[in-house]
Amino acid sequence: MMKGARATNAKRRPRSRARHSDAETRDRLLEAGRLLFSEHGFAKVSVRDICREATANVAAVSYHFGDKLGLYEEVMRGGLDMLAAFNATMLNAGPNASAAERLRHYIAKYLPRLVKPLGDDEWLPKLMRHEIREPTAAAQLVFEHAILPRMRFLAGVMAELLDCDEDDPRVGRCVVSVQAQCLFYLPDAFKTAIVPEWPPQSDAAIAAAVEHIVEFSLAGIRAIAAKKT
Amino acid sequence: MMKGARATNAKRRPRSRARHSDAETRDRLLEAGRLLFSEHGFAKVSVRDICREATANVAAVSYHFGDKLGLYEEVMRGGLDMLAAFNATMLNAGPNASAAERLRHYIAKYLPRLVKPLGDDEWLPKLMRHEIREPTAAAQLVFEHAILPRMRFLAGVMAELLDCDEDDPRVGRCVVSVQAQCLFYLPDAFKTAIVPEWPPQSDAAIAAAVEHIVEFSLAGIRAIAAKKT
DNA sequence: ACTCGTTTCATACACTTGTTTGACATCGCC
DNA sequence: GGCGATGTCAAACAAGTGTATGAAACGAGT
Repeated sequence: MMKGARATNAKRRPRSRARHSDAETRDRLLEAGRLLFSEHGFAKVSVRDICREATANVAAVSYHFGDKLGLYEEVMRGGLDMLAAFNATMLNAGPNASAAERLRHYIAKYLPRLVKPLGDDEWLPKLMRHEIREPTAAAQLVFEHAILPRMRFLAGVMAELLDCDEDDPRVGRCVVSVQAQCLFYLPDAFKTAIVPEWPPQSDAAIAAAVEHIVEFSLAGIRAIAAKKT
Repeated sequence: MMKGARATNAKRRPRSRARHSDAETRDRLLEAGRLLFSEHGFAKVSVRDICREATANVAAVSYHFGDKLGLYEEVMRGGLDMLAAFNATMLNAGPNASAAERLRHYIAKYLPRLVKPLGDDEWLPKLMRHEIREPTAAAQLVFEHAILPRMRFLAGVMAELLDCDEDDPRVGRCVVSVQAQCLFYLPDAFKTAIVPEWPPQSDAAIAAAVEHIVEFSLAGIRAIAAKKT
């Protein structure tokens, strides 16, 4: 009767540490959740799958996290700071970079990240992609930590290139134009089912795509800037 | 014992027509399938949902179509020719239209179609959007009848604007750049969960988006054409 | 040693899923 | 009228889902 209260109870681990030689059940569940949720998404993973992977009892999820969604949110929360590191390298082109250079740097870092298959340890990006395709309650976290910083970064670049304020409507549309071109290269069940060689995998093809998007977009932005409206 | 054979049996309706005053069960199932599949997608609709909507027995789907997927494919097949009509108006800008005019016409027709909510009778486009998000075996049909003609059309436009052959690698990349910008305006569970006002709904905003994509893309294409590679 | 709070366990609950079964109804046709 | 093919029906099946239960095991504190 005190089990379900575990999730809502504030103080829960005051003592009794390291009784097992291996990791505690709670940690094993989190690790199994990271692995399976990132691989198949929230809906397609059952509580029993997770408990089997974690060699834990089916009731363990309910006991330690309240319910399946509680475990999922805990998994997602546990890795949001990893995003800051990557965003930092992608959004920082160096101290004296011009707006055009910052845009090129962004695309050159972002596109390979989208195209190249993710490693087994990169569970957080995998999880985010599932979240984008079928959002759960955790979608807000993904947006705030991953999407919003990039949008702000691009908005700054665009405002400089357009020589206008950041809330000029043209800024948002240019951000969309660049972001949309990049995201089209994200592997996608439909596209790869139809065109198996999508997205291009070779480094040469990826580099060509980067170069294309940069040239295409810079020219587009200049044209929009010239329109003045 | 002859029931399941219904799906694989070639000749199935040689006689016994119009015994009911209302539509036959088979047709009611197809209509319910159109309605529910287009609204919620294949996976999220149960056989019982369909049979309740069609006021038919749960066994009716198995009897008439073999299984749930058989009904789904029959539903999809029954409307693929509707696509030809819309593609015709979207891909035909008039006899003497220049390449730039054809591109503008395409975007101006396509984007509102993506943004504006679909009517209750437009079940086929709804169904296609579900198919794109989580493809089933019918994805190939969607691609051939809906996507491929548009890609070919855009490739022709690009080849003319770039003044090159259609299998020039720049053609494909420009097609992607234009198509990606348009598709970003497709309503999306994640985007609307995060930015409720996405995509823009007012006619003015849509017109501005169309204008933006046209200007942005034409300038981009010109820049790519100038690069010669 | 004996509690007592914490954790694990096998098991059960209540529900949904797609599909099948065998009895029953209905019709055209000889 | 009776035959046989064609549909329809309530009910059941087998497998899955998330979650709850109550009894055990366990380790630390007194």
